[in-house]
Amino acid sequence: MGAMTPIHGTSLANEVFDRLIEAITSGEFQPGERLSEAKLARELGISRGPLREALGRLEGKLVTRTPRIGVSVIQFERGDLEQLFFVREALEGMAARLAAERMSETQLDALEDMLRDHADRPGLAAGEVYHQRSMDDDFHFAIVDAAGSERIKQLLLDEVYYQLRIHRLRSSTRPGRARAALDEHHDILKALQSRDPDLAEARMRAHIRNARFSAVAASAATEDEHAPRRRSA
Amino acid sequence: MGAMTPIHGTSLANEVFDRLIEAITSGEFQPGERLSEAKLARELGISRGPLREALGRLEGKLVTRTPRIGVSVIQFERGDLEQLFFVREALEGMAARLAAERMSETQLDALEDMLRDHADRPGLAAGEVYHQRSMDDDFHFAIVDAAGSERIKQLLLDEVYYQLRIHRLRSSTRPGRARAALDEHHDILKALQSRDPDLAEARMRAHIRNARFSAVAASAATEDEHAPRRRSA
DNA sequence: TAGATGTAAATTGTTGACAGTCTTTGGGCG
DNA sequence: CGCCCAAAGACTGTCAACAATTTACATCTA
Repeated sequence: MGAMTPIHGTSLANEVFDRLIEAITSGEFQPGERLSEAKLARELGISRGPLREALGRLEGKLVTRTPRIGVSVIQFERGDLEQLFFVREALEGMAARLAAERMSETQLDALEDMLRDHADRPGLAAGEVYHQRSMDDDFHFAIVDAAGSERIKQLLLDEVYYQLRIHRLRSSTRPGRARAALDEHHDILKALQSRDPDLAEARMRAHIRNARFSAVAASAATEDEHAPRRRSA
Repeated sequence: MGAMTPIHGTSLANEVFDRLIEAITSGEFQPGERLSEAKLARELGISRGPLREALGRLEGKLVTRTPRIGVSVIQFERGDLEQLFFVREALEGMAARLAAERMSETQLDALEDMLRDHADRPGLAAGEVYHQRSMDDDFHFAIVDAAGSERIKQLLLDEVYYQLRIHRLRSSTRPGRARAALDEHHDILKALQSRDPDLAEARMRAHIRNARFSAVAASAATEDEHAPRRRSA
């Protein structure tokens, strides 16, 4: 898996695979919702064979499969979000380390331009977190990509980012976080520019730890909001 | 272990899935060997449907799928082994960190007993690396398990250990490595016993780095030894 | 009325068959 | 003698149908 063009192996299964990812991560299907194979196949206009294959490939990542019951959109338990960030911290930390060693000057310049662009963007103070999200994603993905490890990149995409996107749909980011994140991004960039693997990894991990604290807090807040068993207020 | 009994949902696809993993990681199928769906299905006595689903779930992990060609056992390129160890270092390092914080005293004692048992085992000097392998695996798995993160455990199993097992089939460990590994295991145990997350992670990562050096060297050696052409007659 | 029970609809797991594409083998030609 | 081309064979991708199991509902009983 090198530099060859990943031609669209437009098999019907691949197409519906991508489409299901988009549908689930965009919130079209609610977490925990059961997906009927027959109905889905009918809606997509295909047979159950390719759909079944696509669902099998999504198993454990975005859907859960119970033997004689069926598939349902993945549902997060308490603590799952934290675990997700542990994996992210480990992998992206390693990616930052590798990037500090192997990143090209061109890539470093592009990253610097990106951050300058992000700083000029309005709405860092409070709202507009939607854009901030994609900005944050761009920054992180650029580093992961520059690390040059196809394996780490694919692992993060398949096992972390998709699920993270679902989480973000249900809990909004804290207002002050965007500004802090941008500062931390600058610190990471400086470490990369100085070609210091230890520092780059340490700062990336600290950054993701902070993101974890923020995300867990936000999740707990929305969790109380969504499941108000006790009549407070 | 977990609370509820995880009743084995013996679907045919699951069964053949496990069986394929065993067959590939045990060397029954050579890396790069093309697997004919029809022939495999006939040999296994099942239809192509479940087999296809199992193969799809193995895609990217143990087999590669080319759109109109078929599936073949995964084949490692130059540098793949190194990348595998990068992922392992990141994830097991995090696991050691979590284990240092969350491991129970009972688990620590069990780990100590295991190491004492390993030291008493003969054949650490040169041969008997087969047993050493499983010993090494036991130690690492015990820590990963004690970390309490199901996600990290599953990721290591699915994405790292299986492929690592294939690699070990083709290149033998260096003779002196077993002894050094045992010493490093002891260092890791001490860090865990002192409940020092930073130290535990650092030592685990150093240990895996050393294993990477050894493995890459051994792989390069056997690569020269084997035919440079990847032709399977 | 509440609970248990048996039947029917719906859904998943599995199978065999069909169409399109790639590989291979054999023959013809330069 | 080597190269190119064509037809046959084999294989993957896809589909519709069958069997076994689960779920829901209606009925019966205490």
